[in-house]
Amino acid sequence: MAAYDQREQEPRWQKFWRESSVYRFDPHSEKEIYSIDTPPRYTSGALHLGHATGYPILDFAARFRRMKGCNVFFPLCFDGNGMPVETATEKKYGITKFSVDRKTYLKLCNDYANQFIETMTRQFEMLGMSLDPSIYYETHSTSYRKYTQISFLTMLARGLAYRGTFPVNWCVHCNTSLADAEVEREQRETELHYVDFVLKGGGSITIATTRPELIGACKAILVHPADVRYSQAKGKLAILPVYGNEVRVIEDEKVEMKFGSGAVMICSYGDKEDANWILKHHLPVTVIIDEFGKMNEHAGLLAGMDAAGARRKMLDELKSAGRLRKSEKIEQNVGVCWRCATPVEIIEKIQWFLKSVQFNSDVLKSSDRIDWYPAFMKQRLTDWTNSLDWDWVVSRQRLFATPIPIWECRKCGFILPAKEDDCYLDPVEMKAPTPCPNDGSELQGSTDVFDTWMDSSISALYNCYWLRDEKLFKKMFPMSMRGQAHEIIRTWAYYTVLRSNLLLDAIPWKDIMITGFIMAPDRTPMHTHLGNVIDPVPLIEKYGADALRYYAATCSLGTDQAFRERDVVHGQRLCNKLWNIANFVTASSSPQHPPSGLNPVDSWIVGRYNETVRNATELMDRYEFDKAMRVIEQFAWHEFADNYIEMVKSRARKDDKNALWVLRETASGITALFAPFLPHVTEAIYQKFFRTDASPASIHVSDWPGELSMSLSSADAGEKAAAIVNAVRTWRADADFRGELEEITVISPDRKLAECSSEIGSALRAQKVVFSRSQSFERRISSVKPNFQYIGPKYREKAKEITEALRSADLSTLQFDGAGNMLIRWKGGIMTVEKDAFDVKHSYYTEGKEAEPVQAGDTLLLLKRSGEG
RNA sequence: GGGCUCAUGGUCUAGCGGUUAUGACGUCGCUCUCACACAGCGGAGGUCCCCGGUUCAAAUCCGGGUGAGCCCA
Repeated sequence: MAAYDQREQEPRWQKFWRESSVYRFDPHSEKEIYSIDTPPRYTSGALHLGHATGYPILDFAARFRRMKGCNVFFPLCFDGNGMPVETATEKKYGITKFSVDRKTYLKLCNDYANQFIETMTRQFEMLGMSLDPSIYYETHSTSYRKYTQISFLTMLARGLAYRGTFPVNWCVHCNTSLADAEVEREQRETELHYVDFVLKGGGSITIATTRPELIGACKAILVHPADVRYSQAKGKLAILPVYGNEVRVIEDEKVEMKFGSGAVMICSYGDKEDANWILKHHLPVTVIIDEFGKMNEHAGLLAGMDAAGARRKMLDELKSAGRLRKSEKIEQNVGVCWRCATPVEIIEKIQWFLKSVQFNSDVLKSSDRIDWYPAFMKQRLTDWTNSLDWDWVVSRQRLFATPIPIWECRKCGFILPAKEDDCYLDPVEMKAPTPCPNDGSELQGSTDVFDTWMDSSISALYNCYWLRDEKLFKKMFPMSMRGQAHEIIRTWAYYTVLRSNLLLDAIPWKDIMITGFIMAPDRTPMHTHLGNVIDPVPLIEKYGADALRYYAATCSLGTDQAFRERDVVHGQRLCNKLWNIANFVTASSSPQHPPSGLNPVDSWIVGRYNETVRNATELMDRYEFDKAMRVIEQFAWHEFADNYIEMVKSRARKDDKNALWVLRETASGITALFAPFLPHVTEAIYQKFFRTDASPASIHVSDWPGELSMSLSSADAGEKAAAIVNAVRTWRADADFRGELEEITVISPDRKLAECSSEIGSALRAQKVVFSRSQSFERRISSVKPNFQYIGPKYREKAKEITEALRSADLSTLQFDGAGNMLIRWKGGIMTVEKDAFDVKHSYYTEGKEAEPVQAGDTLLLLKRSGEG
């Protein structure tokens, strides 16, 4: 029998599944729906190891529920909106948003986003994903964007969206506003400069700043109320160096006295903290940096320079004026653009916002109503929500995303929202239906687009046919489960919960399952620039998709994992093992109907199988796939194959109907238990070995295994028999005995053990297995061990004393009373120790010649070697 | 600075109040035994990160360290 060849088998079954549409969602079915809010894959083309493990974990849930009889909704979907596609397109064609016209730019981006979709669909197929192309969507299509626009118009009508001029995060490279969630933190080394400001009326104050080029926008100097160094300066006016304007020295408890000089200048705007302080102290605003990152006319002699140049120039000025006291190197956390890593500026610009801060507590309540897997990941959403103090800025000054469906009057600021019926629409291309009602001038379409999270945060609504099919929507919403990695809890999870709240006052899904990150084998994060990125495609080619999926199944939820190739190797071996098990158990034809009674060994394995089914099902229900895989594999390989099969081989060869039936039923059940994890090999096994004309077309639409209901008699005797086999195997190795055993005498009061003689003999190659309830032998006590489980609760503080007494007792003079309790000499008296408080071990000797006693649990075995002495 | 997670044989890991502390990989020995050498059987290998505390009993609970990773300020 050839080994399982995944290279030949996997593509074959992928083709079969594609052509037979086995994973199709049926909107008309009355079956219970299990719906998954699939992460739409970003259309960048490259499959990385994170995808290759994260998506299969979602697939485990999908396949499990499908086998449990659910009508599974698991859409194939892609996300093409936004800056990564723009950046890649700009790079490919050497363009910017200013260098080509809007139409051309959008066309190039759209083509770029779409060119990988076929490849990526194939990549999903290679992973054995059971995604359904019949419920396909892509976020950058007009049919999806339509609902992004409508959702915005709905919120606008309800007063949940507003336009205004507020400080926002701004990337001067990408030329757009950014939400807090799009600002990443980076450790950078920078210089902290100490600058003297002269105080009006005498004296001076030294402030510490990393951004001296912003002195022209300085609005106040803050010191801590308890800082005695500045008690004289408080309330006085300070004169800005170079510029000569006057600002007040004021107090604020949030100032860190230990940082720098303890005096901080507040500029409009140095960073987000400055913006918050300016709002708090009602300070005026002077914008000094424009949207391209250049200093403007308010910067005086720095006008026209970029921030870095302006800083050098300002430092020169301060130095020659004798105001620069010192400069020191410090480590600083800088907010940078998530896409291009340019430090973020805070500027004021008219933007669209979604009310979100005032709904923080609603988001938290929703989060409580969602079941988190693992539970501790909920904390991430809680922390993020509590940290939000700005509303979500949803407008972007970009191009390739959903256009904001409004027109505005350039003269008076009048805003005309589009009609829902007209969506999808591009207001730049479509003329406003009416002129401005105030002044009659022509309304201009908004050139801004939405933050792309505005699209993806309605995925749950879109999936449930929101506004497309009311009946289905009622039936499907909220979805059953959202699956995603933990780094986008603050974005995708947060925004989805927020928008379901704002639009429907409901939770988007019942469960959320959070996967971890795959790190490089040395536990460092994988990064292209570190050169430690692992490509999953060669792994799939070498070991097979099932093997890689096995690896995915070893990753516990929410926890970051260092990649272990040896687990993939192990996965491949498991596939081969399963293939061989099926091959063996189906070698002889087995009866169709269950036997009426099973012997102890059969009962034992069926009992263990039932237990495994029960445990695995519970674990799968809780998304604990790693644990489920563990119990299934442990049973299949080490109990069923290593023990049971070895024990019933001789019965199987003699066409024992019961053994053949149990072998087949258990093996086919095991195959089904593995099916969600290893879809290819289990399908191959099913089709070749188990499928009959009456069974379903694919194992993946067959039933999840249930327990085999039949009377299991004396399963404990079967378990004892297995223990006997293991004990003799160990003895064989210890005694270095390779020959045949002439006779095994099993001494046990358990009469049922006698029914296991064939199995014991078969597995141990013994000529004869004899059962006896008693035998003449000499028994000596070899050890006495305290039973802590009994002694502890029974004797409490005396436990130590009892233990001591048992340990120090002389084995050759032990005395027992009639009930089996031990009498020990202790501290001059006699102490009675109850028989449950200790375990006695014996050595056994047969009369005449030396016996080979082997203890298997509480069963004693006496072995006779054949031939040699 | 805060939150979360983690620290167990050479490596990775299970267990999370009483176990001879689990398994995998590696290693060593035996076996090409009629499903599988991508296998089977067995062995060796562990101060369960450190210091306190609770308890009759702690790898497991509590407190305090140390170190690592992730998220955030």
